[in-house]
Amino acid sequence: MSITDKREEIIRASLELIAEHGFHGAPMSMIADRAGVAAGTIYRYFENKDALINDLYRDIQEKIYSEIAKGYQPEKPIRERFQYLLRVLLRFFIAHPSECRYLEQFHNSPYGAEVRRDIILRKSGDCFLYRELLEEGVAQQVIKDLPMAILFALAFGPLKYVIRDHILGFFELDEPLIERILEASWDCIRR
Amino acid sequence: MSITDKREEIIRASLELIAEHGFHGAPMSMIADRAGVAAGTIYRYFENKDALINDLYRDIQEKIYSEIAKGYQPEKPIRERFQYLLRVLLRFFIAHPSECRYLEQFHNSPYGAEVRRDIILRKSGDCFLYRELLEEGVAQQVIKDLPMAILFALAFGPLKYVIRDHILGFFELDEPLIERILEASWDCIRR
Amino acid sequence: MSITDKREEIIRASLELIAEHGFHGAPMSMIADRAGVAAGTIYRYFENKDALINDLYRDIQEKIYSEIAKGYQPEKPIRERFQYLLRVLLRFFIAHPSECRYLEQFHNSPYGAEVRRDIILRKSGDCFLYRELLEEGVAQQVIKDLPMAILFALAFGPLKYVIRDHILGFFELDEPLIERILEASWDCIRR
Amino acid sequence: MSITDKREEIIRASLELIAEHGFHGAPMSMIADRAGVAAGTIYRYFENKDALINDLYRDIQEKIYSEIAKGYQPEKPIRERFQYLLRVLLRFFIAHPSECRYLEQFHNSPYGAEVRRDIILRKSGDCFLYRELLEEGVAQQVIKDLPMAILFALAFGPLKYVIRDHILGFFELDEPLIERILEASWDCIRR
DNA sequence: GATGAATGAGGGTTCATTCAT
DNA sequence: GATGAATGAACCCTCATTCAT
Repeated sequence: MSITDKREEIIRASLELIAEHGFHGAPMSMIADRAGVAAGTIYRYFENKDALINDLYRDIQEKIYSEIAKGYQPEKPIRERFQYLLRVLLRFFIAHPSECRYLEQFHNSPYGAEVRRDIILRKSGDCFLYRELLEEGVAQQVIKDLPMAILFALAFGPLKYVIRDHILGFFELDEPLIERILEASWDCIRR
Repeated sequence: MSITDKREEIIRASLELIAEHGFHGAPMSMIADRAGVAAGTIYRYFENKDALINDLYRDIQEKIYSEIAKGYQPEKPIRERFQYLLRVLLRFFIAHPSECRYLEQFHNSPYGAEVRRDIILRKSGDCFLYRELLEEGVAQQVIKDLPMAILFALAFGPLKYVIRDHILGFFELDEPLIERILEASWDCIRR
Repeated sequence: MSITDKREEIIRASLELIAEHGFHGAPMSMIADRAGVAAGTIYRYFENKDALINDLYRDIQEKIYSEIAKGYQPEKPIRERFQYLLRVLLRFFIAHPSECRYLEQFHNSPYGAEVRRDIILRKSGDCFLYRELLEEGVAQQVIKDLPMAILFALAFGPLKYVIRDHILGFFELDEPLIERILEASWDCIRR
Repeated sequence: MSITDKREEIIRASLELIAEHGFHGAPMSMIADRAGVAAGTIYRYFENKDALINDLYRDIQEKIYSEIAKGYQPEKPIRERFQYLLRVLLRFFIAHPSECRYLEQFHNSPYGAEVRRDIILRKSGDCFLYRELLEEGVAQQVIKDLPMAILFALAFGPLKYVIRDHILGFFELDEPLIERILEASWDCIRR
């Protein structure tokens, strides 16, 4: 197993276990077992559990951004761009349920609160694309004129909820259903 | 202190501490301290920590239902009833941030997943009112014809997101803003 | 076993084990075993290992002071008082070898360095009696006129060395020998 | 880097780090870093950490002996020879504080106890010069007629104490002060 | 010979739970 | 019924040592 593989295995194991059992339900020893390494090995790649948790978060964020970047077309109308973004997110989380559950755990924890605050206060570049799009929509008077934080909630609240229930196995998401959800999300923020 | 008071104090202490620090950030000893009882005493009222957590959840649910019941008017139009429900929820969580944060912690944990499954599968009476309302709306063709679980997500997703950010202090919710959020939520599910 | 007894047992076990094996050769688990308590119990009486170590130091210091206080006669000549002090110390350490070895471990560690600095800089009341006596002797011109810290070294250096070797079993200290050592120590500082 | 250099670097790094942080505050990895070698490399030169610690002790002892040998004049009177020895020791430790602190750490540990026993029991040639001198002084009736181990304590106790406090920065040692300390040490053992 | 990633036993500490008082 | 001291399994993390490269 190469060095990169080992880090990758630890990341993967952490992702799965934390997604499934939460931060405190996934001891380092369990992560080590699942990754096929010794407990001490994790500490060669991550300073401590906190660092592992934060690094994993960054990893996922980057994957999502790169996914979005593949087909984002800034010249398209607001609505199309909005639906493109949500479509990518939905598909990503459907394809990567562990990543989704992990983000949920993360956001719902002291770690996440800080990150969210930075995003809201624009200290972090995360979510820049989303904000830019919404601001443009407000300026063009196609999106409701509400505080940005509220618009985020209206835009992404339904999606988050839908994905969680899908991952919990409450229903299946096929393409027509996805499109209708995107439509509804747009209804939520459009003028 | 009467027996009931003691149980009440334990509930209150758990609520506050778990809301603030999460399940694993609120040891039984800390709860006991805050409640003004001995650690062992908790176990006379609750079988163990899990039972305490679940009981607390039921308590909050009941408080919310009783709040809703106060002014719910089944004869009003779907839209008005929907906005009434959301308004009560919003106000309740604004007035009771600890309860709100607790529910979030709860739903975002192994405890919550089970509860949610029961609701969706109609094994639990919880959320019956919401479902009834949405089903009636679908039948009357004023609400989008989507699977019930999806409608739940569309209807409550924005609200959940909004409340969390409000409690985290990202913005203030005044009455006009609340009304606009209710309006947007309705836009999300209406035909 | 009473509460006091338990604390006492932990103190005793720590004393013996640290005296024998040093700070890092005496794990908390070993201390717990020797004290006849569970590992967690130690933390009811001491915040952590550091606190235990420091508390134990204070305990010993107090025992020594109370021993000295029993027969100290401020009106006696410098020389007699000096020899009284050293005699008490010698006898105490002969009777309590673990305490002696513990103090040695303590002084020879980050813990001790700080304590010693405070004593030298007069921030701590520890050793006040010793200093007072030496200062008086210098004023009366019966003790060499040297910086206080040097006088401490000349006065107590032989004693420390002697005790350590006695405890290591290199020789026996009987009363005549003790008196000759006191005499030599006095020779070291007297004019 | 030659083989000898590598060993030298490891020795130097160990010396500094152990002097500063103690045995358990100087992990092998830290020593390796400081020495500019890989952790595993240390084990080519030293069987294990214990061996390294003991070898380092021997190294320092040899340095001191060679320093003494430079100017020792066996034909001089006892007193002059004694003061010469102490003067060399004092100057050596003032010039080499790490070596001094290391020896202190060493003597104050399971390692040191064994070494000291061997010296006292004459199993080790270490300190032979000191002993010879003291024995000669006793025979000539210029030094107190006490057991050898006691004389060692009287002779070197003040010096050890003085040096430690000097290294801890409690005072400065200039030449006149050194001479007065040597004088006092002599007072301590002389008839 | 040299490397340094990997190991895993063992360290200090926490905390849900029990039970004698 | 209430207490809270005691328990001990389990947690996160360190580090002396090994061994494939």
